[in-house]
Amino acid sequence: MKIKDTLSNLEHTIDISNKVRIYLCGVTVYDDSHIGHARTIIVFDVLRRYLESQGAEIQLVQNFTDIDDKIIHRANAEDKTAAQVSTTYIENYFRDFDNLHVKRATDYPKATQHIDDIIMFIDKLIKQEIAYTSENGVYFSVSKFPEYGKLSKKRIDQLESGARIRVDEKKKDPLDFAVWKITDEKPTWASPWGRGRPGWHIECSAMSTKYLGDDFDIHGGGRDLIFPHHENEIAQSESCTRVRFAKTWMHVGMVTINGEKMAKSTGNVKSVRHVLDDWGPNIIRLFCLAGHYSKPIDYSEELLLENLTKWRQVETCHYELINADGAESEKNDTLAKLAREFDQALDDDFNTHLALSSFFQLVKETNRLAADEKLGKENSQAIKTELQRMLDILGLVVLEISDKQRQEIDKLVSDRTQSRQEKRFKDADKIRDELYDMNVQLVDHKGKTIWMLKEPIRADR
RNA sequence: GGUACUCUGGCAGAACGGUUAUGCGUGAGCCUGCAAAGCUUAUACAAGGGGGUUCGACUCCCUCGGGUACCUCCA
Repeated sequence: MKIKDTLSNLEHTIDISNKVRIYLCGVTVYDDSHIGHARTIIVFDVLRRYLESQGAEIQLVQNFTDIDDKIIHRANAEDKTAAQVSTTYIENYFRDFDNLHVKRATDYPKATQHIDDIIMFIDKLIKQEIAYTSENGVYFSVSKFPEYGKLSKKRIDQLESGARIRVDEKKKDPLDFAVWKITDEKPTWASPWGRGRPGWHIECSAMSTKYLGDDFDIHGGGRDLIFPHHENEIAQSESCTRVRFAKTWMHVGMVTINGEKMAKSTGNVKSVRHVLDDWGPNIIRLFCLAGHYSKPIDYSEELLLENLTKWRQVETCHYELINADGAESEKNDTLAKLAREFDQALDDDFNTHLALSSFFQLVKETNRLAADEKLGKENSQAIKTELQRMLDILGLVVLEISDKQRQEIDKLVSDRTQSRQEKRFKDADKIRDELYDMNVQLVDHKGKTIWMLKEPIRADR
């Protein structure tokens, strides 16, 4: 598989013969996650599922930033401790992302549980004179890392002209950034330089190295992290270890609303919980995978609605396959071709849009065979296997049905069929309405009626 | 101001130096007791503007313009 690396702008081949080590910058837990977070995390979830389907072993590490100014502010505002705030939003994170069918990462390290590692890391930087102490903290000296700016393609002199210099900070250079902040504001931890807390970027340097080694395969996150976060991580890690930090950098485009970045400051945030209530996990996942991961994607009801239509087709396909008993169509190689195209699309810089187009072609083709009464048992078994493989990679899940529900529905459906045969159409339609209210869609074929249990989507009218 | 990305049909959105992308939508039809769902078929012949390279460019180069992001916390 090839991924376009942000740093070199070249396509890198991901070696899956050894364990693939991935570090994903997760969220700062001071509030509920929004759909922008969801996109990044879903992209990496599908990436991971795809690589696993190709036989790769994956180690996916995703951090929680559980100490920072915003968390402290929220804690103060709500008269809680920072730990209470972060714990709450970590719980909410798992609630939301489990509901989105995101597979759990291998590890979810937290900054506050790696203070020792962070201190050791800073200590190394100081010993090498790459970081220096001042009265209010420890700073990384950007001038000691000549390659600073290589990820974000910025030049130090250009940055300096635009840099904001805070009066209260005792930096040698305005570009220097804090790796340790000395402060009395709780919570604080003891360090050789005084009580305080770590800077933001240092946790990812310390934790990624600890969990994945000095040099790992993929480092990812949202595009907005390229500068300064990932730039600073590179500076810290490469200064410290003297080896290349991550082999491949992969950045996910922003979710926008009316073309503007979704952000707390502009108030155009759609929380995962809220969107999940209206649309459910499958439609959100389809929406997040609709464009190339590196490009922005605009959130709109219209686009979600389009994906609802598509999802209904997938559900139809699923039930047509279950009920397949038509004449066997002659063998053709469409199935193998679409499966191959699906994989090729993902192989080529993770082109989920193209992969989805193969996926939907398979769905359409199957529904067409069903409509022509040409979907036989043997054929449908092969399609079912392939369709399920794709669904698993995409993390899409058709609504499960219990035996009790099934019996209940079967009963009503056969009552309706009886009524129709006796031309008691009013009775038949009454049952149909009843089923409709149970989210059961009837599909009247020529000789038989099949039904499907649709995922209830609140936004569906 | 600097840097990066981006500009494709009503909408979403790819690939590719020469082939219908695909999907949604829309029109018509099939099926049906009527619907729904599904299917069939038609429809977009598109490439921000202007130059250039080429036998041929949406695809490469130049230029002008629009948009977004980052340059401060940010997925």
